[in-house]
Amino acid sequence: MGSSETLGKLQISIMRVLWARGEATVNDVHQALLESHGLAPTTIATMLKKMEHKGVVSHRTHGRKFIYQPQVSERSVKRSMVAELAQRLFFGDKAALVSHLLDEHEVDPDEVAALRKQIAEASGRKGEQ
Amino acid sequence: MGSSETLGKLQISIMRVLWARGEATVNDVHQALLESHGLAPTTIATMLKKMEHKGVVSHRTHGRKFIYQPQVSERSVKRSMVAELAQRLFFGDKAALVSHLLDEHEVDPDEVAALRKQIAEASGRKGEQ
DNA sequence: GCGATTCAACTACCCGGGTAGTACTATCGA
DNA sequence: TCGATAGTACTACCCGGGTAGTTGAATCGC
Repeated sequence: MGSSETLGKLQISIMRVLWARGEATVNDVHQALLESHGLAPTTIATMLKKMEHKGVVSHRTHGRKFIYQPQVSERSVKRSMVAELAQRLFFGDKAALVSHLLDEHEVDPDEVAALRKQIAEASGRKGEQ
Repeated sequence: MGSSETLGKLQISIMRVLWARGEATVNDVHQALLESHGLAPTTIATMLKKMEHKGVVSHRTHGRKFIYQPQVSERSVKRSMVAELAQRLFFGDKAALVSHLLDEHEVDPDEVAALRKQIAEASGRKGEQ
């Protein structure tokens, strides 16, 4: 846990495919990332194996092909990685991280507010149905 | 560059010593981190060498000892690393990162506001003198 | 002057992300 | 049936963070 949910660049790209589809074969992932990454199929396969060993995905067999599923949620990964960075840079003080974003990255509070509202409404709608 | 200003855990600890003192020998850094890290002196030396190769510190010689200096500011490192994470997790959308912090890490906006005010006042005082 | 101490240099690991070639096998199509 | 294809398994790199032992040289203290 914790640091084990920290994912590399490629790992996140792969997870995004898995999160979007629920499950996918090596080939599915490879196809999905072909345009943007242009990697060999074996690279995806190797990475998925490493990720399974790490516990962030799992697979079942269908015929002789592997169908991978995420074992960690996007939310959880985001939380872990953001917490990790806050730890590294701000001794775990997340308010300091927000302050840094506002002051040093010119993040517009109005934009944040709009985004949050949008998210709240979306999850509200989801909760109602 | 950009990613080259991304520092590991130990590297940040070392940088903090350098940032605080302006410059320091291997031994200074080792002493400073002894309590918290308890590492061998050669570990610090090796790391500093790697960091110099990476361009984040430099050294000059004094007698036969090396005096290291930071070559990147804390501000710059924070900016790089935060931007990197925003890139990885939110496609570079920093407002989304802030939104995530507020909603998923229970960051208190009042606390952030207080912190920012404090920082603004501190830098104001510094600017005046 | 000489032994003890203090440096840096060099070398050597481990680990994990990232990348991929090759080998082997099951299965599909003609 | 048999060759092509599709899949996984295995193996092998590179790189950089992290950790440290050993070695060789300069210098300090007696």
